[in-house]
Amino acid sequence: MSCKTTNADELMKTRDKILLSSLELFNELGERNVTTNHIAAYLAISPGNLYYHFRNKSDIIYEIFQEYEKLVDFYLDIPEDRPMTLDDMTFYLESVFDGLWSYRFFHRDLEYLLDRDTRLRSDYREFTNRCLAAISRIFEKLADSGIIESQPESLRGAMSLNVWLVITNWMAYLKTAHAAKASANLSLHELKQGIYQVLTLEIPYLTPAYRKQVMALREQYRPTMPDQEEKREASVN
Amino acid sequence: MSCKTTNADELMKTRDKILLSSLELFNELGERNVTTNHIAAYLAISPGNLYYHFRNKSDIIYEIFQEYEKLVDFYLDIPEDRPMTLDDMTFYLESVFDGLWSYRFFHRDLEYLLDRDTRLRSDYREFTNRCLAAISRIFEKLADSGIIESQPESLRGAMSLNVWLVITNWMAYLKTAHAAKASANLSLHELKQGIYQVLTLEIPYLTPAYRKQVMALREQYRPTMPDQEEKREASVN
DNA sequence: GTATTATTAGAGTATATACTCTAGGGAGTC
DNA sequence: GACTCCCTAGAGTATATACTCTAATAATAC
Repeated sequence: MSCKTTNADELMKTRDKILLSSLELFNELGERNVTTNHIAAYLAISPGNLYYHFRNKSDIIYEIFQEYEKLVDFYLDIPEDRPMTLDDMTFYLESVFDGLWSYRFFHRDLEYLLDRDTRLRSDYREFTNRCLAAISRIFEKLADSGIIESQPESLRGAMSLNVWLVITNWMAYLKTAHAAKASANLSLHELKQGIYQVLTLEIPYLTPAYRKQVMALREQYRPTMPDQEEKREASVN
Repeated sequence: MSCKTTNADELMKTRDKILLSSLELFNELGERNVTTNHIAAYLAISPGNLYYHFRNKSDIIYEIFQEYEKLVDFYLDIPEDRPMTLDDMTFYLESVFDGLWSYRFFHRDLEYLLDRDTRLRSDYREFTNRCLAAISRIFEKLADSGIIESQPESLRGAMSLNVWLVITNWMAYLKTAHAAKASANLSLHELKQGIYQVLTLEIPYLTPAYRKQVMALREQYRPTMPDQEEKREASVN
């Protein structure tokens, strides 16, 4: 396994290199399959050095989570001084899936991680609630802009939760059910087909004025057939 | 940890006792936290005895999966000789969540399990596809019965996938985001609030003739507030 | 320069985990 | 009684894993 892309940076502090490499390895192999000794070996540093910077593996994971949290909170900041556009919605969807991709190890072993770290459990709980509130607020503002029909608060809550469930489970679906090949080979492009699924949830609520536009947007994320996918990737690479 | 409920049965063969206790322990503690030595100790048999009956831990998991698969396939058998009723739909929802509950360890560590056992990977893949086809067929028959509006095949496919994502991720949501307490304490009752979420997906497609009935059904699964939940459980136990 | 502090190496450890191996008990059959 | 076959015990093992400890080196302050 090479570390050309990110760790060659000799200017980076050891502590940051540990965080970065841990994230890379976790994403690629799953947290469960990555030991602290692996991380040290990957960085060509000693285990002692790693443990000088972090008390234990949980602390590494916790800090990576905090980065993730910060990123998503940044993405999901909703401007309250202007109406919401379709472009805003697209940005939110793209950003959330980007975040999911960058920290994809996290949702994979979520339950285990939360069982082992109570800080993480309560932080994640609040994080989820913030995300749900943001999704709900987005629906509200989309209704204000006449993109979707307005819905009562109770329905909006349940809808937001469904959106959250689809978003956070889409990756697992791809890795377990969709791909015949081993779960390692998964592209950001495939992940973003989750946007197609999220927009599917919105279809019945679209206003006549915007229906066509949103349906066209959705079409851009339509899942490609596996063989088409290979061709596409071949032409890109 | 006691094993009164199921393992006291002295008539049961060791092999079956291993499967049953493994399932219990996996569900309660997570597959990751249960070793073969634990299982043997729990049953008060020797590790050698356990390995006489099963070549390895993967084989135990694989057989448990096959039970799960059989159960769900049985539940999701769709009668083609008569129209579908609302009671049928309720039965499917209840059954699927019952199955999910009985084998709840499985979805928790799914990715890891599939990475370690290629048989399981391909079997699970087919299992998912059968479930998706069944969900889609259920939608189709519900439309035939005038319970929901008929939809084009492509939309039905995407809707079915969303239903699947909500169903399979509901448990993880409860364990990670909803419950403040440790994930162990989770009731079948709470799990079935997932039905509320699934029915939320159907709302926009309900026909005027059935809307009221389905909305009333949905209301029966409305999540209770945490404090109400505690009271309810206290009065039950 | 010297004292102090921050960083690193690397051998080492306690514990756990999946699994093996050998020996033998018990029940039925002839 | 001897033979066979199924089942079981339990000690044991190779490997892994998270983490520690000591000593040494680099960086910084004075």
